[in-house]
Amino acid sequence: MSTQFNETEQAILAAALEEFSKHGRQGARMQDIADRAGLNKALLHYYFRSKERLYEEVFTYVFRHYFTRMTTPLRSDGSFAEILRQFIHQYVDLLNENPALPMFMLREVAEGAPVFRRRIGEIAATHLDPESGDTPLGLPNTILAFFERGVREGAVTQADPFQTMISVMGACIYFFAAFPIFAAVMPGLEQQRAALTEARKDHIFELVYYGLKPRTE
Amino acid sequence: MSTQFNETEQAILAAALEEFSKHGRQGARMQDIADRAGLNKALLHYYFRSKERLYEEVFTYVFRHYFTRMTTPLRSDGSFAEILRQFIHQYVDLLNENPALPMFMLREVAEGAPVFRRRIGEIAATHLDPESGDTPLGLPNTILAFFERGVREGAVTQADPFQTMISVMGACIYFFAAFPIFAAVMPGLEQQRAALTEARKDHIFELVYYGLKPRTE
DNA sequence: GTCTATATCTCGATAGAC
DNA sequence: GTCTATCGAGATATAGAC
Repeated sequence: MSTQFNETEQAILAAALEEFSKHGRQGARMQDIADRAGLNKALLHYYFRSKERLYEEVFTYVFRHYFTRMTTPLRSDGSFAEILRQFIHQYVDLLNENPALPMFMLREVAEGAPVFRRRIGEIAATHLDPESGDTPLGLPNTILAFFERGVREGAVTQADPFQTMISVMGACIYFFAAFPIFAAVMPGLEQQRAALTEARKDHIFELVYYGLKPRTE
Repeated sequence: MSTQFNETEQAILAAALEEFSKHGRQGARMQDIADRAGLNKALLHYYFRSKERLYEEVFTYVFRHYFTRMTTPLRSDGSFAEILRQFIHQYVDLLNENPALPMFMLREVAEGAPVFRRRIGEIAATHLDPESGDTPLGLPNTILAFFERGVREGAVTQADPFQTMISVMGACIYFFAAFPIFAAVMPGLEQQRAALTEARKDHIFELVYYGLKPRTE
């Protein structure tokens, strides 16, 4: 986790992320979080006061981590196609390493993103990007600017950059969000998971690259 | 809702779908469901015995409705491209009319799809498709067969049909799942929602159609 | 800082009148 | 079938010893 938390706090935050992701903000149990962290239930309240505040700390961490890591490829040098490829690879890797992440964020959105809205100013203020001065909240604009650049350079059709952004992210996320339900209906799919995850990167890149390529007809 | 439920039961199921989607299986409150349905809390137990059984009834309904409606375009006549277009249009419309649907399903998946696994046999047994004899559970295979047909006919590259299915569905769903959080960071987006939803259909179709088109190079 | 024991409270579920 | 009132389980949160 972040450096501003000591070892015990980090253990609690990691355990809480797992439980909140699996069972939701209300469904998660403080006892289960404590068990997973190998600590006593009372310590959770000692360090984070309440379940609600613990959730907010987890959310803040996840939000920073998730969005900060996504922007990295977009700031590197290279052609439009190369950066697009890196962005997709990075994003799929990120989701693959942290399968709990997308569901955690989606749950927050489903509830109307109350914590996101409440803490959004604080997050923006405390997490300025060292290089550009951008905040993680600039992420949508960063991605949009990237696809706008593609249009300017003629690497991409005139497709709406916002639509493109949603399509790319959705194609990456949905694989991890929906895999369990497909695996339940399609025997043998579970065993292919690793191979499918790896193949997914190039599949999405090619779909988007050729799908957005300027057409002559 | 379905015809097997009377008016009161339908009101309860509709209200429960909203609350379960927003707050999850544990987070939803029987009191809130009753309030939303304009009924007394005790009636929920009179009709559905327990919260868990109510959830299962909602899930069964949602699953049937969701997946049945998605398969319709795939059974119609027409070229590969035309059916693809219809499938995407139908799917976006479905999600747009029932924004609670995808989140309800995604939450179930996040918890390991326990009810899905438990009731899958019963659902299949009681909901055979009248024409083909197919069950809704055949949906993944139906979509896969559709993209395999595209490969056979030469309308599509050799791309893995499973990957394609995930990409198309993800591009459709993510727009609705993530819109609130983008709207919170991008001023003015909320007002464009209807226009973006309508434009989304052709955007996805073109991305997939050209992204999968056989390439000469 | 860490634990055990306990207080407080929310919420699902039921009893019973109408 | 529909309601009010209430019980009881289980969870959050706290008190207080060490």
